[in-house]
Amino acid sequence: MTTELPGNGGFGDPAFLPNTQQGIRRRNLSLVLQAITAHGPLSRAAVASRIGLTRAAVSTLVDELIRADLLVELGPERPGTVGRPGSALTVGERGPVGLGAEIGVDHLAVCAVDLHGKVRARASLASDNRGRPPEPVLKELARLVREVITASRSAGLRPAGLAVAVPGLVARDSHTVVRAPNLGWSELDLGPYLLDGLPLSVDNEANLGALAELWIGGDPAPQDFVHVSAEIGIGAAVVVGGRLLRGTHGFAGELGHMPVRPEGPACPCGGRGCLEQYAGEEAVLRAAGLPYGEGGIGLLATRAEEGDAQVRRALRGAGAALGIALSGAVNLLDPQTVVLGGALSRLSPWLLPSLERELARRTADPARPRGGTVTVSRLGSEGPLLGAAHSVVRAVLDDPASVAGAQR
Amino acid sequence: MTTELPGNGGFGDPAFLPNTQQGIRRRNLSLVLQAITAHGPLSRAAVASRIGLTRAAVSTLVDELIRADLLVELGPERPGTVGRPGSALTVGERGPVGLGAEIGVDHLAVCAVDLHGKVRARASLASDNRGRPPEPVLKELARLVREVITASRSAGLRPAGLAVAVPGLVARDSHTVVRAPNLGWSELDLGPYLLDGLPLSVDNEANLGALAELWIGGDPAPQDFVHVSAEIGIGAAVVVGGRLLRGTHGFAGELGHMPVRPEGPACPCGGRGCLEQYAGEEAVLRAAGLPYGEGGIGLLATRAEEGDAQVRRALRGAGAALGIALSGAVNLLDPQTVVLGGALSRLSPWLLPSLERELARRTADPARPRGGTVTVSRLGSEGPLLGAAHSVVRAVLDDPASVAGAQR
DNA sequence: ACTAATTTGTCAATCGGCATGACGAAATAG
DNA sequence: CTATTTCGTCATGCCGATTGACAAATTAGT
Repeated sequence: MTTELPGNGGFGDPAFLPNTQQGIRRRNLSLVLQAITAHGPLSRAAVASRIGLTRAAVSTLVDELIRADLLVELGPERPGTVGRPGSALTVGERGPVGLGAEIGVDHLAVCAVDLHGKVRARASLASDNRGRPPEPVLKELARLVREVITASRSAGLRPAGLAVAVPGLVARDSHTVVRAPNLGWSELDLGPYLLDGLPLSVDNEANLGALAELWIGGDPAPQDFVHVSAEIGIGAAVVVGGRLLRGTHGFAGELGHMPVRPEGPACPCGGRGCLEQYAGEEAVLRAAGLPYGEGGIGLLATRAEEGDAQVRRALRGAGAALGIALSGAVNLLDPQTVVLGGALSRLSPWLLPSLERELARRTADPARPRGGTVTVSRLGSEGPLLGAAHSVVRAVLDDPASVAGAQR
Repeated sequence: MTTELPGNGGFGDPAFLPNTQQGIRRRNLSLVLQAITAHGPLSRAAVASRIGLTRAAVSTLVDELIRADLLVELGPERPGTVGRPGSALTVGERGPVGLGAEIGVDHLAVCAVDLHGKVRARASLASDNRGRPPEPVLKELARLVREVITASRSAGLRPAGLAVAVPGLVARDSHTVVRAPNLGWSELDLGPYLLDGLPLSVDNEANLGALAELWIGGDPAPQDFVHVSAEIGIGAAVVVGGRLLRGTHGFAGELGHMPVRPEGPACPCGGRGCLEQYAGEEAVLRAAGLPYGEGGIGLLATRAEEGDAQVRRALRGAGAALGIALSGAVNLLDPQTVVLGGALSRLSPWLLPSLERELARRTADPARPRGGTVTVSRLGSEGPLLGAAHSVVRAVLDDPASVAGAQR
């Protein structure tokens, strides 16, 4: 039995810390650490004014974080201004790392990310996991995890937890995959395979991809956006105020069944003319005249890059349907931006024009001049893996005391 | 110049309190007060275990709140269990009240609500404000406000702030109405008319109606819902995790331009076949064979109640369109419930059946068994006014120290 | 009825942790 | 070279939560 990741370990609200003396201390440790990770190297004085504490108080907090290998002193800053220069602090390169793992339909991958957000170790393996029984897959994954753990340890890093991205539905706050249609798995508890004494969390890959966008996607990273990916169905993760919206039952983000043409073809969901009927993988492949089956999206991208007119036309149509569906989401949520992530980022050259046209047309209320921008993720298909690793890093940032205590 | 309402005065995030000693104290005062308002009369011990502090600490906090007239001691609780019975605490009836005001197209209203959530004083005035110049309207409103203030004062209550609900767009964190089409107002600062030394806030009536639903709408009140009203256009306020989603530009909640039939009639917004073309006031009146103009929705309700077949058919059609549009929102957000508020609650008997049918049909994914419920607001057209008053009450609950200091 | 057990509210003492004010150190400005 | 500014640290103080004990008020058990 292992403890769950503390704080915002990728799941739900940050742990409720009571306003007791220890709680305050822990929160202040977190504030100091987060200020420094978010806003580059900072002096103690700069941190103090930023989080509203005194320099003296910050000094003791910093001391504690340095002792825990979470911060390092870089030495005096470039002067530039009057007064004694501060001593720059930054997150250590020798502290904890977050482990992220991804179970894809055609590959397995594991990586370790430090507090800087840098990938410090990685391992991956191509393997067709469609319909394969879970046991051998998870044993291979466990092997990769151990590989990355030993690599990290020999570099002086301490793995602080493992988060796994899965192409399917995951029960909240559990290690159980409820349903992963592309893998053919259901009701599977990953705990027994991956719990090596490390805190474990399991989450949907679209969610983790969106969180990656939130944490490392841009500079500055948007805090309110709709992240569209097309891993299973057409998923749209909604991030509001820097928090992922998961929904009451954990099913939020289903864009695939947005009504696009209410009298259109029937959809397995029970509705008619859902987006999935126009922009789903199967529908697009059919419109492109390509076979449905292995490597669908990759094939689409290759053909489109080669200049195949029918494929490009199919993608334009999918983009228009996406634009219609997204206009509803944009009008409802007024996000800062819409991000095309995952495999969609590779298809974006052909999707974007029609998508943006439809979206702009339908969100052009003159009284509500929105910035209506659509951006393409830099992370691409790496998003879920990086998001998983970063979710562990965030847990450390949210409660540094927990790992500091574990180390001592 | 007056200070803005502190904390979550109806706007944005609660004020950032640094984790300094005073900040902690203020947060703890708020925690105690909120625990007691939210969960009925509680003993000090019950509060302590609920918020994670010790009984001794809670005792001093309670003393302070009692001195500030925010809490009163009810005396010993009914025993029922072993051990010494606690002394029940509840919010006082003699403390601060929140003032809410509403500027409707055909009336003005003001009320005072105490920490219990009870309306303690009210005043209203029928007046057709469509296209009337703002000055006389606001002078009348100011008179009503003064009336309610004196009534409150003579009952031993201290008004702690005034919030105004307006049928239009309001600039964030300001007193300025950007655009109120039904009134014919634009770029109007309400501050000069209503600032009597009381903290003032101004907000859109649909937002305040949704917040009312969140704060006093049910037992227990839902924390994640979509609140649909039809005051101006078709507004859908989204509440996520107990917080109103306002959007990057403050324009969130536009449901009227959800695509219902992408090839349908052109909409002034630039799109085609938007919900407003099927369920907007004008469209429904036309389908019902009624004139567009004064008292539209009221007329619809009356005729429907009388059994007018064409009106009922029109409402069924509008309900179906609403259901289609809402299915998109429900699939995207996975809310606990959809609430029909404002004028829609009166029309609900004829809207609901077709609405629920379309909504259920399109959110019936067997892998995602949602509770997909639609409820009708109990508050009806009172929502915005009560929400306004409650937003002031919430500001007090969020930072009791502010009013306690003001009183001393 | 009496005792034991349990829970509450309060008090005095303690302690954790931030604030305060002063200091030396390290830079710039003149 | 001095005055000024800012930084980091230290000793001290103080606020406020914790601790432990106690009387009070109830139930449970004999």
